[in-house]
Amino acid sequence: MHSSPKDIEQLLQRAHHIAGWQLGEIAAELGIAAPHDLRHHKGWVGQLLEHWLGASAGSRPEPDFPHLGVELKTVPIDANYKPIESTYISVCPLTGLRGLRWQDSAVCHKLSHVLWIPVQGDKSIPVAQRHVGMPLLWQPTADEQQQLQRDWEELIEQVALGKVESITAHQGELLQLRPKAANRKALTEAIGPDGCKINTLPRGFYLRTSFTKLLFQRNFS
DNA sequence: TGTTGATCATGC
DNA sequence: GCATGATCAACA
Repeated sequence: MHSSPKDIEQLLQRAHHIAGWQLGEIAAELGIAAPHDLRHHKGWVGQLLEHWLGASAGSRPEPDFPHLGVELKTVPIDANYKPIESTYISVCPLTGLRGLRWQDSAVCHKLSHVLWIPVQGDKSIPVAQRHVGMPLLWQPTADEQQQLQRDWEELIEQVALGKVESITAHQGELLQLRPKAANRKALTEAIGPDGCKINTLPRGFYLRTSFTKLLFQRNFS
């Protein structure tokens, strides 16, 4: 399966097909090797499943399945099916924020329709032997949508007011804003406290682990 | 032991 | 550097 799925049904079918498989089996089907650990291959699992499911390659700011409007997210889980990491959503724009509305934001678009695929994340299990879980096609409820919008607006407002460097990951109920960079030296332009331009670490929006935990609890138990 | 801030790989 | 895919690892 490398071609783009023709509809959501086919996408779900492919996802269900590999539920219960080990990552090494999928890798073998695709003719690629599994790394021994993810320390130097942090995005490997996500990219493996992208390939298998036929997601469009590339690093464009688009959904993984543009024609379906569906975003793919793989989530590491523990033995109880609980997510053990936060989920990266998108970069946060740090300039040109005037008039930017939630409805037009990347976060809103990406989270409007998500295919979640849980994968065992216990570091004691060799990567190739980790099992893929049941897929979950999700759309935020009205309540979730509202809370996401509140978080986003609160964070974006502070960025627009030049307070990006005083935002911590403690802020936000569902979303959080955290560094998203190659390292401490990768800087980008932002608005400073006095309204002048400053250089700061690029930031990204993440979904809290506590939220995906609830999400999986609701749907897998 | 859960979270936050930092980091790794890749393509362009 | 930016955007994709994320997980690591130090600290509270």
